[in-house]
Amino acid sequence: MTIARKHQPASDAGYILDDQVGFILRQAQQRHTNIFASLMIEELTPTQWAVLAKLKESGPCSQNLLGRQTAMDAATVKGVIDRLTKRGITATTADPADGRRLLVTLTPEGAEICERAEPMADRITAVTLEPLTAPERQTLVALLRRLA
Amino acid sequence: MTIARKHQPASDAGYILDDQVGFILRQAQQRHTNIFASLMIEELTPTQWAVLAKLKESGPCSQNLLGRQTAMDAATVKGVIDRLTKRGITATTADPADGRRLLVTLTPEGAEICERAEPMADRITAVTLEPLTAPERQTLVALLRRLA
DNA sequence: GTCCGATCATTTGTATACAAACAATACTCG
DNA sequence: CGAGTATTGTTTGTATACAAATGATCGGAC
Repeated sequence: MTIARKHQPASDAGYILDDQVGFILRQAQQRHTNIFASLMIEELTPTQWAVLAKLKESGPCSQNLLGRQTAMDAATVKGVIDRLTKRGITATTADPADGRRLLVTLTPEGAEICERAEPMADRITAVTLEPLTAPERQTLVALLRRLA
Repeated sequence: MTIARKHQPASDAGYILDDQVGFILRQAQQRHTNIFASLMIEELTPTQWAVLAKLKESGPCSQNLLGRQTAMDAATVKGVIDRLTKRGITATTADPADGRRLLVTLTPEGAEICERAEPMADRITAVTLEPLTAPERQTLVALLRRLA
């Protein structure tokens, strides 16, 4: 597969950045982030929405576990929760059963925002996949999931 | 397609974070970034390598154009070039033909690093796509490209 | 030849991301 | 019980990412 190649500009083009999965992956995500920012309410970012969606889906949660469920580093999730809490969307309380844990919950305002955000989240997914046909969408998601 | 509330199974499960393209996309990229960091030489990051690969591919370039060719914001590319230049991998000179432009070039050390990095970059792409069969890889890249 | 819009680079501010080091707490096993 | 280990949360530092504002320069229209 790997062809050792020196300076031969003619036929074998060597490493072409635009053909590499990583590069294409980054651009696909950039497009998704743009779509997200243009459609989501309350200036919620993709990661912030991931936290809210997971809290709504699974209920209150320790900060670290929440990070694991939303594919975030412990340091990253702390920043996200800090910002959401400062805005009154989430709240944190010490876990009485475990002195290390910080229980993260949705505030009533957070729950209300969640309700309004969910239709937008559906639409963001739809717009992101819009360039593809229905079967192509299923294929892409299935293949992507095997890379995740 | 405007409303994605069509063919749901009997139980309306609502919004499931783990089924959304954006979330899966982010995780796929995280995995790729991990693979990249573990295999690449000289502590080069994916974006830094993108700049080097493009400079090698197309030759010296203005900073903004380089950003466009590597899918980076002007502010982002400035940071990347600043760090590469501080390490002696790239160099910048004022464009004599256009007082606004900053010409970015590979230094000899940068070119040498580039040579050594390219096989690793190939390997990173291979390892990233390893979970898929050859036809699946082509399909994924083709579909992803239509989302980029 | 000048003015005006476009381009280029920079700066500031916010938000992920993650490594690494740390303190506090929980747990397990001897 | 007690020691060692694991987990949780925090902090620091580095590196993308991008919006928005700014100043410098270029190009074209007139």
